[in-house]
Amino acid sequence: MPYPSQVTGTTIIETATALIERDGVESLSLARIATALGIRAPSLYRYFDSKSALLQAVNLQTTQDLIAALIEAAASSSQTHADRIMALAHAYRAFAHAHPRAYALAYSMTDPAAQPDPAALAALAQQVQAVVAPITGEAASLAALRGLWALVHGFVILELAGQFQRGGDLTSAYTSAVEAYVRGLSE
Amino acid sequence: MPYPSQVTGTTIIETATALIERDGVESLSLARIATALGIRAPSLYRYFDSKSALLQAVNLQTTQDLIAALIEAAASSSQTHADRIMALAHAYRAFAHAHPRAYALAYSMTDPAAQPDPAALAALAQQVQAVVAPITGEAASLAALRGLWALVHGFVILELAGQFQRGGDLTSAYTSAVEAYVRGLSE
DNA sequence: CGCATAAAGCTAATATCATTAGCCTTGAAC
DNA sequence: GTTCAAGGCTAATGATATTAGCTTTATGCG
Repeated sequence: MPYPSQVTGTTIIETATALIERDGVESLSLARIATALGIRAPSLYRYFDSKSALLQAVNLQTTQDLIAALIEAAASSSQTHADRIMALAHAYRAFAHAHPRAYALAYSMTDPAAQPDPAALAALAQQVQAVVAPITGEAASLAALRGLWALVHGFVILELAGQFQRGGDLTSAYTSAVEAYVRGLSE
Repeated sequence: MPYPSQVTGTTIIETATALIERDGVESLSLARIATALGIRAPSLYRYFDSKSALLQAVNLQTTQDLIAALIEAAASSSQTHADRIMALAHAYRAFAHAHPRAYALAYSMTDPAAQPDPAALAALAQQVQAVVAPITGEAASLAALRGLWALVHGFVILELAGQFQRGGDLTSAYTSAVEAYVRGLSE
């Protein structure tokens, strides 16, 4: 290794994620990331082909962290199937609350070039499908998974975007919504 | 009116929306909007204070169009409450499919300064709440509305973002999800 | 020990943006 | 006909992503 690097792909991703979480994506520039790392903007191109590629890597990392959180939640498995789904749903929401801007960035459509890797997404999906399948049977489980994901993601995104303006207990609204959906599924 | 204007706030919004729908927000610049209108970029500042303000106007228009579509769907009201909810849900999704990028832009968290007007959003919410209330009763209707909105929005956004990669009939998955949720609500 | 090398940083330059300042044109009102 | 303000314009600024090409330096080989 000639010339010891002051930086790695990983540290760049971490720094970028931290800046996104602190200041929002809008104000994220390569110059800012570089400054935070003690280098200059063009040096970042040694590690990523473009800003899009960097953001894609950030989103991939976010997805992997989310998967890890869900796997952990699934491990401390509760009794009934419904309980297990609820535990997953709350773990999902907790993750989004812990990393709101990173989460929103990864799952907003804006820049297709920055979307997280499809393979990682598939892994995420399978985590959940395994928990839904016992309720619906294998055949309907893909559709059931999609509905659950839609409900959970939609709630979390609308919540993070501040679209639930009219007060009320959002945690209990979330819980009831997931309960209602699961109840409706198992009928 | 000294000097007849070649352009109005409305034509700017329409042009911007069309460009967004055609090329995506990423490539939308004031210069491009201006060129499409036969004027130069700085002239746009006669009509909007900033690009953010213009995007906010675009998003407001999108929200109003969505509300109009939902009102129309509610007018051709079906028999049962569940049918009416389903009609609304399909109208919502059809709107998002007809204007995918505009819809995604209006309801992604990215730039808070560009979010549609809260008052318009409240009007949107009330449209739907009126249809949900008969099923849940007034007390639970706000939470029920939020769950339904989350489910519908989440499904549509994930779909538009291309996150449902594994094939299958998305329309029927959507229908089953809404059915399941409504079934679960009314219990 | 000295030297070549390639990696990892750098500076400088370009094109594109949003935005601002200030000028010019023109139609309407008196 | 003169005024005037709206609606357009050009020119300039500062930020941005990106590219080209230079400089530095640890390492490995002689």
